[in-house]
Amino acid sequence: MSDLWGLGDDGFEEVQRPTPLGAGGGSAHGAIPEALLAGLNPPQREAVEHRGPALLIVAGAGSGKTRVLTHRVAGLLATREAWPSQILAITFTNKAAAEMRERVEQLVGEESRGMWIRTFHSACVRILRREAEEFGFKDSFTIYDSGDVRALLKRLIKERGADITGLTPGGVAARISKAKNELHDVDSWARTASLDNPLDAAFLEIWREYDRELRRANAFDFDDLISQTVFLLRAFPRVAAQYRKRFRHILVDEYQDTNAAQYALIRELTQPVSRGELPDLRDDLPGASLTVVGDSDQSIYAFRGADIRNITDFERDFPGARVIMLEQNYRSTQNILSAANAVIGNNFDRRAKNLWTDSGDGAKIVGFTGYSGHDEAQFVADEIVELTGGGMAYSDIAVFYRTNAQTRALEEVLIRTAIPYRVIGGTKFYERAEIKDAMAYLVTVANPADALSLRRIMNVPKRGIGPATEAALQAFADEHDITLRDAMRRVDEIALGPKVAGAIKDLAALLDEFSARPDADPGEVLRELMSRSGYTDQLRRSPDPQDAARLENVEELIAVTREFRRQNPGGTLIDFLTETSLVAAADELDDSGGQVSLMTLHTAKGLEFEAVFITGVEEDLLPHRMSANEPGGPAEERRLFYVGITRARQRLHLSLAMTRAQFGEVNPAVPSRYLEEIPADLIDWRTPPTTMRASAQPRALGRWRDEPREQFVTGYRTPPPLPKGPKKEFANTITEVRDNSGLELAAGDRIRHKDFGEGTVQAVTGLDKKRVAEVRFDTAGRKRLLVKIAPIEKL
DNA sequence: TGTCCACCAGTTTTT
DNA sequence: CTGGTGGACA
Repeated sequence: MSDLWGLGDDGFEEVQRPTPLGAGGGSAHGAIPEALLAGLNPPQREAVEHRGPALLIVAGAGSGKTRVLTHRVAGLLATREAWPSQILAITFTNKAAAEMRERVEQLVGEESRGMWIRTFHSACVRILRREAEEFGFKDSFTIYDSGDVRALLKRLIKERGADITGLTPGGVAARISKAKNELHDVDSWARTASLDNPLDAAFLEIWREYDRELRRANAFDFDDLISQTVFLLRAFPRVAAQYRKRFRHILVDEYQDTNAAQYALIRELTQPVSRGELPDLRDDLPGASLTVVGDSDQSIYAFRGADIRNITDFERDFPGARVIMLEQNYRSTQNILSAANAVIGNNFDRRAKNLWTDSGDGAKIVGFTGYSGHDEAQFVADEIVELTGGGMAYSDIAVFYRTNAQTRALEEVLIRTAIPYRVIGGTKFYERAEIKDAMAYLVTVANPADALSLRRIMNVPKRGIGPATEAALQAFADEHDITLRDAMRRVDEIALGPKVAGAIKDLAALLDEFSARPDADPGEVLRELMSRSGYTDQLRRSPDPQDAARLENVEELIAVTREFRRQNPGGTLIDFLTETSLVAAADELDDSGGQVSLMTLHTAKGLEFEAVFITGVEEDLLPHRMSANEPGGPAEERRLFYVGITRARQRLHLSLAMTRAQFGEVNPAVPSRYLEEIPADLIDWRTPPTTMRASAQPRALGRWRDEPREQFVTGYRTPPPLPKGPKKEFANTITEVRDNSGLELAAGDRIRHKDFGEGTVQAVTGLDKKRVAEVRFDTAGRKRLLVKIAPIEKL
């Protein structure tokens, strides 16, 4: 997908070509080739063939919506109803966009070039860059991620002493984000707020200052990308008319996740264009035809402003809309679907929908209750060994959890068991300090107005430019109404020591040198910046072994920029920065690499796996404690569980623990209310949740204590005895210095394991650091152990 | 200015 | 248990 970012060749000029047909044409075009319709079921086929102003495809999980969407686009192209450049397809992730483009290309080949298949954010960036000059921005603007936003807010809050009022960067960021997603700006919000409230007044002031800083830095935050595009289209009718005329067919994926700003964007783009709005337009043009695909049962982003009413009210919003339901599922077994249907059926207030499949019941859902999170993780690892032993690939297996904190126990056990895995999302590469430093250098070069990035690198590596010096520079900048960067160039006019002044001048000269070459190869720019700034040297000289790893990361980033340039010949620094700002967790997932995928339930949406583990199915985790107070919280959490269940094709595992460790404290855990909602006969409990923990019963869950459901009684078996020996030290077992690489092991050897007790080695495979022992323990069963780090001794 | 240490608070999901 | 912050000292 080399043109994912649409560098060049976006076919905008094709607007000038004759328009094949307006939207809602209907019959004048040729028939859709049978090849594009073959193999579709009746509603799918109708969804591909229907023509009209608006179409809502209610696509249940696994009902083939991507197929429908891509065939629909291919149909528009194949019949010449639309030029590629007249199609705008919007997704939420780059991965979804890439997949769609690829599949359309497979269907119609080169024909598909020039389509806009992009995420909301990248489409908006595209429009904003193109029109930047029009409304007073420079097209070199950069994008602040949530870390940048927090850093900036932190400074602003502190500067005004607003921290004592209780305003936190996180809280303010969330409020601003929410407001922007509802298309408020500072002034419109101020009108609705009661400014008698000192907290609101302080918030408003911070927000105003924050926006001003962004403007000065020539930067947008994430929410601005959408809302500013909407404002742009509203404020400049001629610009709006251009895009309305250009995009004749607009398709939106995951429509249930759109927020108010995104909805407004769609509305703007689907307005008709009247004669006279554009000089070369001879006739009135109807609004673009709109196709949206979504499933309100999979709406899990309300916390981010997604408004489920956008999809439930679609028919009212777009008169003449057609609604098509896709309910046949091609992904999962009937057992999995029955569980999913039963769970989601507890959400009232939804359009009834019933997923079904004709592919058979499949295996039962496997349930497990562990003593602790580690015990649960061990179950996951054991099952994975079992599954892969039966021929399943690691990459066909995924483990889901509600919160990122849950990965620790899982990772620890997976490492110990030598199961290759990958954490999707989580602590990301781009969040590491050294990567942020390196990126800040690039941002500073690309966007000299950005003071935030400049501040970050000003004294990294150490140049003797401390807070006092920085403040002096800033004061000079404010006084002369210039940027911080300009102030650095005029350092001679500021009374500073000669050493400091020299350091500042050197840095400014280095940055300016590259700023002057915006089209240079980003990889080269980064390599030179890192070496000439002394950044790499500083890491290389450091005695701290961690710095060696940091150096590697910086080199990895250089490799990434090189790869970017290779994929996008001529791609500029700004292009690279835009790409990296807009990557989402799910984008990291490339199907290559035989690894188990670990991710949050949110990240899992839109993906599918042969075998799925949903862990931590407990109260306070799923549903999460924080959701309890929010309106619609429990229902949204239920949808989240539903999304998780429906990711599984063949095998589904639900697990929980009786105790959960958080902050080093161990707390009792209670089975999730959602477990009760799954019919008992669908689950095969290896170890059922017990009702023995009277102390752990929360008030709201009387049922678990008072009238335990049959499923837990019939499935009941005595849990295995706790491993003996000294109390468990799970935490940090991995980082503990242990190196068994010298240990000779062979089949038949007897060993003792810290947790599992004594056992017999069955086989040893792998080499050196990757040596894996398969051991049959006397009480704990069969386990795989990574010899190098296993807490074992030979007997 | 830089470094070290002790204390503190905050912990959901993320385009 | 983590990361961030602020103070004390070199």
